[in-house]
Amino acid sequence: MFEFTVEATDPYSAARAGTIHTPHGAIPTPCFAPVGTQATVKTMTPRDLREVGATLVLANTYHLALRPGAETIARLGGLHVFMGWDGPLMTDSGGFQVFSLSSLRALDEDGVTFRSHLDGSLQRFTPESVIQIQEQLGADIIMPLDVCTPADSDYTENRRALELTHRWAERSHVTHYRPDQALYGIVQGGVFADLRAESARFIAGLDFPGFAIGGLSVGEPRPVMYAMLEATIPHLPDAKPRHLLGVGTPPEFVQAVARGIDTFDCVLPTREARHGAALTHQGRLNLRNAQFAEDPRPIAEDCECYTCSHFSRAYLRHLVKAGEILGISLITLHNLYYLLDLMCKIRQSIVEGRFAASIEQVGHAA
RNA sequence: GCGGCCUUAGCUCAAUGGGCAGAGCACCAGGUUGUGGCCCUGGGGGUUAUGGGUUCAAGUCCCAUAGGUCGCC
Repeated sequence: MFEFTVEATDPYSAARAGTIHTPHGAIPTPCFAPVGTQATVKTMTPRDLREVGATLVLANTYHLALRPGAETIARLGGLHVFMGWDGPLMTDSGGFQVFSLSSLRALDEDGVTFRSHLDGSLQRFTPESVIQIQEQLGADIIMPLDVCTPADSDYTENRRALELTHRWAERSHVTHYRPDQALYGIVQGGVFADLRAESARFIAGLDFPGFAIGGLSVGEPRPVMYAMLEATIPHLPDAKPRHLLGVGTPPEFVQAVARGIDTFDCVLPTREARHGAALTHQGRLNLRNAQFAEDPRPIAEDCECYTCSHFSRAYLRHLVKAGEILGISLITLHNLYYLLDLMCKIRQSIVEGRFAASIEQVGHAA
């Protein structure tokens, strides 16, 4: 079943190292989950994912419900079997996509109506239907439908969204029945500390096995995001895992872990790879740049990933400029290896009681 | 050999009846945080094939040359 154990805590911050046990294996935390929206981390085979050290993968309810459909995936044995990944899986509720991808959407007390970004057809999600879809998909960790406000929303708008999110969380909680799945509660509240605290207290009161923090890293300044974590996390129980949705970058990982976050998911490393950018300790390397045209060095001299041990920046730049799939694939592999390796080091530093020093090392990198 | 049409940015092409030579793509450089490989924002680029002529002013009108293309002996 689902269980979270804490193995070490940092004496100088809220950071902790632990393990989330799921029916499909253990997730050492802190952990970064690569995003596989359409039941695939773009260009990566499950074998690749294992090789770069991924333990948890996030897929998306919205996309999979529209195509190929949850019933289809259920008939084919569930998401794990369907995509060939037998490790832990998390599905996002689709709340975010309804608000970010769909051009037309109408919100009411019972749910949300929107147009499919695929064929324009009218679709309907309710808290209950989203839980039902995710039970058909069968991920180990699932998310309730929530209301995401635009970045420029004011206090009143955020309060209304938050209260609706809370009512939907209650409905999701009573609807969910599969005992082998952990349904997390999602905290919202925009950039308002009192709303964040109120949301955290309310959601924590519903006895979810884990919690997610949403609506951050949507354009607000980083100090604001950190302040929102500080307003939220003290109200969540220490004994349960906390996931930060949609984040992010190495310094954000360190800062969020220091405030008590256990898991992350983010499209950035894989998306940046598709745009020709490689992540390194020295910052982002835009491999499209002409300066790499005849650079024989790997992306990073000290990186032990398959890409860095076999290919030059010049070759990768050529692949990117030529629009070759392999370029995307090799850079994605490196970016994931880099972030997952970084997360291992963060975990190790917590276990060994020297996490404070790693804040110095990574906290200011790109 | 004769006649028509064409030649403008790296590429494909615009530019009222002479009035500051532009676009798309490419190139160069930024951006991208619960994923459309998309997209967005800037930037550098020209002796308008070559040589003459007319005009206050020529990518535009006239002559010659070169290259391309189509048609006809």
